[in-house]
Amino acid sequence: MTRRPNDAVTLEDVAREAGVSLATASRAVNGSTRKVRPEIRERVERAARELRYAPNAQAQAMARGRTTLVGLIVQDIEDPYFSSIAAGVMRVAEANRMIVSIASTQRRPDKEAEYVAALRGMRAAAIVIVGSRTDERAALDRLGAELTAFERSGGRVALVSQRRLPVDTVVVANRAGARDLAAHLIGLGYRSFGVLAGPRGLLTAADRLSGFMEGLAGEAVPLSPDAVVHGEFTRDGGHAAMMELLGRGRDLECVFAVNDVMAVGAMAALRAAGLDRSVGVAGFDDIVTLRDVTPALTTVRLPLVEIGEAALEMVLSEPGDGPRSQRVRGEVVLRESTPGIRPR
Amino acid sequence: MTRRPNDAVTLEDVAREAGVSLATASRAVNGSTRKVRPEIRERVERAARELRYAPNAQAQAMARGRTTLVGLIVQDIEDPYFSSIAAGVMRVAEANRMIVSIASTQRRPDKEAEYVAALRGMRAAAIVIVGSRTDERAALDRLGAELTAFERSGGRVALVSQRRLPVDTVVVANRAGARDLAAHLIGLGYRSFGVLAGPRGLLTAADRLSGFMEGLAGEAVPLSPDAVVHGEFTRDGGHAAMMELLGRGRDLECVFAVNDVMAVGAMAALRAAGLDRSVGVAGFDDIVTLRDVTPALTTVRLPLVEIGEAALEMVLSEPGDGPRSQRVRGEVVLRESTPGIRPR
DNA sequence: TTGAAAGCGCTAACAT
DNA sequence: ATGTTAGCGCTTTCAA
Repeated sequence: MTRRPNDAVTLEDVAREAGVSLATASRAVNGSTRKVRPEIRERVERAARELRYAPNAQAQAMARGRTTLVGLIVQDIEDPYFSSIAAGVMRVAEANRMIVSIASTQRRPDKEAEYVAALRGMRAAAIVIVGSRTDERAALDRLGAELTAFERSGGRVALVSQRRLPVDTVVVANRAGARDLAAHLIGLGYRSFGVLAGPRGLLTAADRLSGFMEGLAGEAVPLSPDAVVHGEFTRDGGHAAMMELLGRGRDLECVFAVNDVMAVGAMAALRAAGLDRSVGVAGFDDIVTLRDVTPALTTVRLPLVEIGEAALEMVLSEPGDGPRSQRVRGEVVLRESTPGIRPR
Repeated sequence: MTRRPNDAVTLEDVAREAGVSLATASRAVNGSTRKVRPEIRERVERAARELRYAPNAQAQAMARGRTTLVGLIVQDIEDPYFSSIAAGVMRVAEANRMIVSIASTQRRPDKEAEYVAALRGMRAAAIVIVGSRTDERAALDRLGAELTAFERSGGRVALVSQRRLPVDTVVVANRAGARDLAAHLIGLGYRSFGVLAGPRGLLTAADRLSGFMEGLAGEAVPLSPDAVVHGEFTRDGGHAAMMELLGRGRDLECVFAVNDVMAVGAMAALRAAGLDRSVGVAGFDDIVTLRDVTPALTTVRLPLVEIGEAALEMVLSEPGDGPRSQRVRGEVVLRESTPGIRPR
């Protein structure tokens, strides 16, 4: 945690070693294109190499007034949804020779603003926030204020979510995806559904729920409020919600879990109850690691890595006049977990 | 990517607003404990709040000669093995109010040294490297040299792997875990094994393979070289290796894949071949997201989050006289994927 | 207790 | 083409 500020090779050491001025050394090592005689340049480069010189990024940042740092804020890096998006962000960052700094909010909305403040202090060039989906007014306001301050100081911001704040956004078509899914499931013959709806107040979950309900309504398939159970956005949350739903003694043909991770928990619960073959299960996201569960999970595929890439690309591109948004649609993937019901 | 260096509230703005000197403002806002009159302190704090002042971390780092940044180098953040360890690192970082910057090497060993150099430039306080498991001499040497330079400039380093370099290390007992696993499988009655061995040159994989072989040898169970197939450390790698193994026409009772992700690919291949019920499958890691595959996977559980925590804790603690190491053992978990064979 | 001023390592005018 | 030097925003002696 502490470090001795002594040693650490500086540009001055390099300049001295190469027998040139500080400015020349700077130009040769970090500066713009040729303005320095090749032989000198080489001498400096050799000195730098020999001394294992690494430019002090803080000093460069101060002098240049700009950073090479990208901040990424996710809810939980251990959740494959976020780690895939993070992979996309990191890929683009690397291509642009930028460093990415990740913060995990552990699903606590108030943490987001805190991290933005920290990144603002670090003079990050850009911030990407994934999953700012709360409906807590206070947290959202504070986040908005921090983001404004960040942008005012020259930083750029992109959100991955629905549009909630006036900044660049990659909008995930959760509602449309869930709507399509509902239509497909009805096409398979299912008529009586249950929904494992994720936590209240999480907008991603809410959008998927309401999209699914719209889809059902569009085909005049009823959904009793009693058939909707809220739960954590995790495997265990899905398991618990499924148990609760089963406990309500409803006649179920198919269950929609608002994400794959919950769906897997639900499948485990159904299996334990001996119902895994009689009740269909569908999820959302198409998490890569979960593509091999059996029966294979019907879901809505989201191009998560591409979403991450798109977010950082948007934020690194020339700013638009106002906040822009880019819409990403999901694609329904039918698999064995919803074999369908023969028309009776 | 570019940013206007203008605006952005500075400490000077705060000082002016509060009508005090720069030094006083510094002491009041960021400095050590009380040395400033309460009423003044409050005035400064209020000014800071109103202006939404966020201290420039680069400037602080320069002035203080030390950073609050932790670098984390992993092979692939999308792989749950790494994202779980990352979660552990981030948890400890947050507890110590440190920022973590993640780099993904995409499994290219030469990238590691490059990232260390970058982190050295950023004057990171500490670096944690997970999965530096190559046996490429050149890459390892270059990494060692970079790490030495980093430590010389006051940084601290921890590795998660076996001891390869003279730095603090969290040693994962891959060999012992695989050995235990072999013994357990033999206890279940299996006698003819296949191994999906991961890429050549990846030491984690090599250790698990040799540990497993030791375990078999200990019980005098033979393993033909022909029954060992190398493949990528991924789901598809496991799938391909399993296909290859099946193609060799051996009589298999049980397959050990050197990690869970490969094991899942192998199970898919077996299922497609109609052999999923006749051939046992075991993995390694006990990846959380994979705990619900069916049949449930026999594996060696590794406390991944704790490993990440341990690594950062070690590196943030007072340095020892020399490189320290902390050993983490895995625990065999038998599940349905290896039902065993009745003694004949 | 508070203020003035000297750096921290580097870049970018401005001179030469 | 190269060198000199004034900052970048902050911390921290050293004086007052």
